[in-house]
Amino acid sequence: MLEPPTRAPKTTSREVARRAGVSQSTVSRVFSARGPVAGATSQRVLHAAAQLGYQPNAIASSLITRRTNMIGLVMAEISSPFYPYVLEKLTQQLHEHGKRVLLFSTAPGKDVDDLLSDVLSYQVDGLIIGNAMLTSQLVEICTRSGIPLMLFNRTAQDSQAGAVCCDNVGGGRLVADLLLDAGHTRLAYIAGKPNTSTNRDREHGFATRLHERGYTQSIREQGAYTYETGYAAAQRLFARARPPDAIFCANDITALGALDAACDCGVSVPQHCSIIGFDDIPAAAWTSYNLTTIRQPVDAMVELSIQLLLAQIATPAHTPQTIQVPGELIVRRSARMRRA
Amino acid sequence: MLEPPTRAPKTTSREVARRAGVSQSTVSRVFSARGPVAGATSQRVLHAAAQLGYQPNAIASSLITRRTNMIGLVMAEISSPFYPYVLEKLTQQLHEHGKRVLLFSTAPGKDVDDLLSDVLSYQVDGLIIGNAMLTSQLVEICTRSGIPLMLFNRTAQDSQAGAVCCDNVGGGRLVADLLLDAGHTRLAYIAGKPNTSTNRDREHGFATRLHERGYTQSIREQGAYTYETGYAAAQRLFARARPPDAIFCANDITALGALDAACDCGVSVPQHCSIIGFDDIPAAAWTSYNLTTIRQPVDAMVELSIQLLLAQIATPAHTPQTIQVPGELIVRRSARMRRA
DNA sequence: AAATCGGCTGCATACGTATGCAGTGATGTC
DNA sequence: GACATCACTGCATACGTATGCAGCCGATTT
Repeated sequence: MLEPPTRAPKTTSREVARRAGVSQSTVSRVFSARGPVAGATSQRVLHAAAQLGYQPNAIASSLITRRTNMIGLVMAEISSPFYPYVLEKLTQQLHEHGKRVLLFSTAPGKDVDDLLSDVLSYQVDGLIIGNAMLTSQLVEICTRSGIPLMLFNRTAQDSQAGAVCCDNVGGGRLVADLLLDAGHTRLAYIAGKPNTSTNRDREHGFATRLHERGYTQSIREQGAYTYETGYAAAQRLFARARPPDAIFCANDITALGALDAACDCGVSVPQHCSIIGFDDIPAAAWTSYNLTTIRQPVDAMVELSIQLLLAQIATPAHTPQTIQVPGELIVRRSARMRRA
Repeated sequence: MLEPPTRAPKTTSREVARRAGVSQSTVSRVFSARGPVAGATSQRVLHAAAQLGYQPNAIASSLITRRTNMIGLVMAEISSPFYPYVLEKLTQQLHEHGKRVLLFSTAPGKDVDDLLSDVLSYQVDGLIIGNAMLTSQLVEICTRSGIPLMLFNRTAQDSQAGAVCCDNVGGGRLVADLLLDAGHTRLAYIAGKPNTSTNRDREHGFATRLHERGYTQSIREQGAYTYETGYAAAQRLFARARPPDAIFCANDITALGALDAACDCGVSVPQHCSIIGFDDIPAAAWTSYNLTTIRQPVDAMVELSIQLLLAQIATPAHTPQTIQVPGELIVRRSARMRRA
């Protein structure tokens, strides 16, 4: 058995107290800013602390306050283009609210449950689930543990979890109207991963609106929210006897693949085929793509998520809400517009 | 003053102990797998724990073992295209080694120092700094605190910090050879952010090799590791009286901007101008770009970082190393090759 | 002048787990 | 049969901080 490694001994509040000639309680009060401390005393303590290089121990503090100020953040496929910015924004905003981020990344295909006990053992104050698969069991466990749970970009099947997401149904409807108004007649949808609420909602909004306007012939190809699957799905579409003249893609990265497939198949965009995405990732604005898309208001979604989560942490009894934020149509050049 | 929120009371090892008819020590030994426990006893404890929904409290455990199993990860500009995958990989690999990730994102322009006290207060077992600005003061504080420090994709000015990075100098030299061998005569470099070791090294390798081969006329434009700055810098280059016939960009995202600028300026690639990047981000392989680039071996770099960090944690006395990994030339179609 | 009050401080204890030490019983050895 | 050895368990304490309570003192009130 190895010796435990010899770490540099951390200075404790007790040592600071001794040096400053006060009690440990007073040091605690100075650093946690609770309770009254006389100005002179405070100065002495801070001076002694600076000399000793004292850092309050957040772990010890957490143990007794039952607050870690850590938020568990579980995401799958962080490197999928929409999420890095979400992650960055969430991290920074949470930090401004005094919360730290304990990050978990689920392996592809795995759901959150395997990680859950790890997350919970760290006594996080709350939990945000990004685009990770979750089961209803997870929600139940969190509810039982009294840990506020927040779904980002997911709708909640269970009312025990808060949720913030873009109005994906509405976004799908917007796209349906745009394409029909522009006079397109052979519409196609390239789907995202099955069993994701975003794909379900976007497709549902799109299909429903088409149906409402009497259009029932929409084609469908399966994708999986990646460039490669988008490219392949579009290739299949363009190889048809009657290729589509408009494609709605489940997200932007899929649409970028479709755009490149169009280029390689000799289909000019938007003259022969309009292509529309969803998200408005940075690459959508690049001049090679110029993708018309529905922008998710990420900043607003992040702020709402944090507000809701913090509210739940402050008053656990409060029933969590589900909030939808409308998407915004960003017109670029990959889709024909209605003749004015 | 508000009441502290009423959290669901967590079950403790003591309650499990009572229910199983053993002491708290035994419960601890069962869950931490230290010390011998009889099979039957272990079963009783696990059974009682399951009934009560017991989760060991990692915070309490950390306090006494002086090990949090958390690694602080500080990054700037997470959403810059190269880093999301790094972050994902680091998180997953660390998790497999039983370490959790406490994530910090520095605001643009700020250096790490502001976050440092936060990070340290959580008693992280080690610290990985990504593409964040750091000062030598930071290294000193970590050294004094005995916290192993690891730089990712940065070279260490100070030998007290470990570091893993791609051989950026070598990569720059590779590009210089490639462009001269292909017969280019008007070479340009679009720089990344000043004061970053990656930019310094890539530029230095490039310029040095050019000089060694007798070429001294290289042009330079300033960029900042973004699409927009790459686009603008390339525009300036193409507007010159004698525009370059080859551009080496400090990273891929800059090169994508340059490629789009070439397109918009009517410069055909690679016939009139070769463009080369660095990193090999996913978009470099997209058919719209087909970017020739130097691939950073991210997986290997991540694994090395973790190995070095864990080694330092295990034996703090050990002097940390700096490791360089060679980059790999990925030939696509954005650069002319040597006539065979 | 006595009584009241409020600001400030220290004492003691608690948070939930890990671990050194000692004690128990059982087994093996001579 | 005495003794050592071993596996197993409980007792007590420690990790570093937060906080209720009581005590102190100076200032204000009556």
